[in-house]
Amino acid sequence: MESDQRAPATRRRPGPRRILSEEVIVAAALRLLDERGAEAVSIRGIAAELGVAPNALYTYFPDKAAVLRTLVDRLIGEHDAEALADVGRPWRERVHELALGLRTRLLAHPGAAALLLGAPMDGPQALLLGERLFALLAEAGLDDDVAIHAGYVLIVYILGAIALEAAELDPARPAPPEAERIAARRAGFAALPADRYPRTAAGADTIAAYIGTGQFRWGLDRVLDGLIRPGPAGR
Amino acid sequence: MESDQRAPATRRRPGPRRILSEEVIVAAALRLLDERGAEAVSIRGIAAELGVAPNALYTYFPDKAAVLRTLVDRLIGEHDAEALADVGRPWRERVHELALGLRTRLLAHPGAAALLLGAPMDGPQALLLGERLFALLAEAGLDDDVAIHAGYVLIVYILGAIALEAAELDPARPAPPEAERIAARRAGFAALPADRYPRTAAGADTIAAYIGTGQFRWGLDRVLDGLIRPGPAGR
DNA sequence: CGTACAATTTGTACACTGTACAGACTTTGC
DNA sequence: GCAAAGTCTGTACAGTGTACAAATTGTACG
Repeated sequence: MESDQRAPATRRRPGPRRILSEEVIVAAALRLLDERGAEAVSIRGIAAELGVAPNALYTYFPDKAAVLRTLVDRLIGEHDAEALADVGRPWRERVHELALGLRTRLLAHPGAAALLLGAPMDGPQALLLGERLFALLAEAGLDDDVAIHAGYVLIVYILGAIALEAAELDPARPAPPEAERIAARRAGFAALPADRYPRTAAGADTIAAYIGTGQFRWGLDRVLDGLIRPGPAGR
Repeated sequence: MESDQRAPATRRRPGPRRILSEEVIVAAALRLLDERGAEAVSIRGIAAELGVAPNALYTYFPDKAAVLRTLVDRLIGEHDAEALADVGRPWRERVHELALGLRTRLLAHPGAAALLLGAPMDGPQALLLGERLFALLAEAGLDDDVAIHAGYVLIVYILGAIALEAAELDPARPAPPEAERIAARRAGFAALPADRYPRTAAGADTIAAYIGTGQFRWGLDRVLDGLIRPGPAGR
């Protein structure tokens, strides 16, 4: 669950040279992730980036996995909290902002998505994001308990979309422009044997566009429609 | 896209000893995955399981990643195709069967989920699953194009749910019973500082139950509600 | 029937990985 | 000034994926 409590008691003494810190390490890892891809994010790589022996990192993190968890949580946390809490704007718009922001941020670092999906989302920033989402849904008129269930569905949708898109990104290289990715997908799907995959081949154009914010927003609205029943009177 | 075409032309000559095959390798990998966890699924591990030098596998697969992709695709393909196509049963029931089946199968092999999420779902079995899903949605009354968009949303939901659940499974050990996992989660969430995460702490019981088929089915129905608008007259 | 071929498996090797252990160093509190 | 505690380094080990060349073996053809 690791809520970040490290201030009280036993204040960490500066010790000797102290050239490292949790923040510096995570920053170096992120730099490496963006510049040389997910495979380059190794303990030894980070250490080299910092000009330090590999073992030095083990003073701040128990594991390589811990470094990655912290990195992902930090990425999750980079959202505009005030905009999301601004009650002047309609809740649906703010849910879109939360969902699209998370998706954009994670896809901007190819490889980060894979890390996100491999570890539970229980870092402090992830929990805060959950809080905001629950609050938004309560604002939309859902009872507290239902809001939490609905939050699950939304998180699952967002997570799944990121997974699906990130899966075909080469984590070693920055993402190519969306149009290019869509064209590549269209070619691939259209080339499928039509006797075995009739609907997939026929709908190649549509499936090719699975990638991208358009499809993501459409699905998000459908999911919201299902969660917030507007009553028989529509809208 | 790798549609499996290997029958025609240039029939692979038996060559010399020929003790390996694609199938045998994947089977060994799956055995290893189940018995010793995801980390044990290494080229060298599989080779040892088969009593063979590590390099021998490279005759059948170009990569370790290719082995894993094939393994996951095979797991995806283990569904009851006839039951899904049986037009006598209501489509919604069959969508549930497809979704729950996929979830159950993948969560039964902890660690397989992580593999699924790391690679694009474009194996032959994955494509077949898509076909079946599109057909079901068309049966539900959606136009072909809309059915494909809706299929995206469903796949994303299923994928996301698997990701969320698999993330907190220890891939090195078989999954503990659901009740036990829920209890552990409840304790974790309830222990959160209530000033920072008020809704999360207050709803600990509800969030703890994020795990499990109950929540999954509920969300699946909400998503379907949003996709298949029943018209103002309901149901 | 013998021989050349081609495919499969092995041996060896390299450049990596995460991380455990022991020691060296430096700053701080007394 | 001294002891202590914490940070960083050196060295080492058990792994990993996979490239290259050689050895083995069954098959097809002369």
